[in-house]
Amino acid sequence: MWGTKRTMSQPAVTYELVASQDKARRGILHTPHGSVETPTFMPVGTVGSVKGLAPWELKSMGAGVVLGNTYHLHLRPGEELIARRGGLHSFVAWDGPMLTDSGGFQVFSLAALNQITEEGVAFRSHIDGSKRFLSPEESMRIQKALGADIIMAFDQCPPADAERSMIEAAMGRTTRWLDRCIAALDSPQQALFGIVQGGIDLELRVQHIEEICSRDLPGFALGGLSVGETNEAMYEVLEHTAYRLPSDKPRYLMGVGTPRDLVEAVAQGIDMFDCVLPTRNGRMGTAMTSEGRINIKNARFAEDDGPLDPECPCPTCTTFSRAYLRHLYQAKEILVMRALSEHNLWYLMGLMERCRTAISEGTFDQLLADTRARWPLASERAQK
RNA sequence: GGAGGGGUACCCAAGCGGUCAACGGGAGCAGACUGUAAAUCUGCCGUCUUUCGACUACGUAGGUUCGAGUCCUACCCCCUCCA
Repeated sequence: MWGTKRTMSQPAVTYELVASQDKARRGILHTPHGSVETPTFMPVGTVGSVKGLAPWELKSMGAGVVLGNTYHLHLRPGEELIARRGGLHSFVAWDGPMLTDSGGFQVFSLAALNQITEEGVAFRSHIDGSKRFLSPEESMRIQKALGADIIMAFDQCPPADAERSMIEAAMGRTTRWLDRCIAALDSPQQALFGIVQGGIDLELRVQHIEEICSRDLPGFALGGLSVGETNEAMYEVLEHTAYRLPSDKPRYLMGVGTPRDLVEAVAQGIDMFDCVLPTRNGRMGTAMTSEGRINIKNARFAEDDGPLDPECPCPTCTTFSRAYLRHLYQAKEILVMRALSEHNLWYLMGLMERCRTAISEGTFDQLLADTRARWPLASERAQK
């Protein structure tokens, strides 16, 4: 009873700092469904499934938090149906921590299908064309029904090429919507994270951080990045903003990313990431490996008997040859999509683990240098 | 033996006098993918050339025509039906 009471009075999700090196930091994210070591990469399971992978496979690679998406799950199968089955954890058979995105990203990615007003966003369902409406209150209601440990504020995510005036408008709206999310929230076992916008303008970013982080929330995210800007621009934003996020709360960089992006962001003090890249690229035939990016479709792998990544301990790499994986891709066999997706996630899980270890051991700058060498940016490749 | 249909690039296939190096598919080759409308999308795909362009091509050999994958003749193959 005492324990229960104490837990009830604490935020659902807390951050515990374990070690740091310069701005990079190692910690533990405590949630009602278990604790996760950070920095951490969170696989994306938009419609209630990390595409191609079963929960036990995610478990075996050490996945911590898994994502779901408010917009997609609202359209299908509907949050009420999920709630009747005990919530998202129970429905998708993931007993670890979960996070649901608010639908804010769909304001960006489905821009052609929606209309934004102060009240919220009118969507045209991409599934059947029906009219839908998402607002901060509606997003909170849906996310409460889904029951994830971490829920995201409903924000407006403008594209990278948006005009300054539009960025500013999105910032103001995102702040007002955040306050409405806070007001609508009535599930103490869920942790609401605020989202910072501001494009790649450093002043606007800093301004919006001050706005968003003045709210008492258990975690904060940088949104509106990796939406079309250059990597260099994103790094600059991270360098000038990540450290300004509250140090006693988890910092989440949404929608990132590539191995290089992840390590660069860890260097700036980011703790959490999510990205569709490992699974999408896996389905499309590209793999992240210790030798850099590999396109398994390439003819040069037709008779390559070696593993996808010689340094990787994952099931794909310890079981299949490149020649076989390429054959599976050519033959359009679904196994290769699973195998590459699983490998890519293992790669990022391993990368995050190396970050944590390096931070503890004070060797993170070496890892950063190594990552920069292995994963050059397009501009760096062009120079070379 | 008779009647009919057909042979087009790696494969399937359109084409019915010029605008055809030849529509479409497939295969092949390469690229893209960052809070997932994605097992998707883009480019190349006769040879040589970065481009312009040149050359070789529509079963084979002739012919008609200013011009033929497209028309005519012969021949060689394939398929269907009748004997």
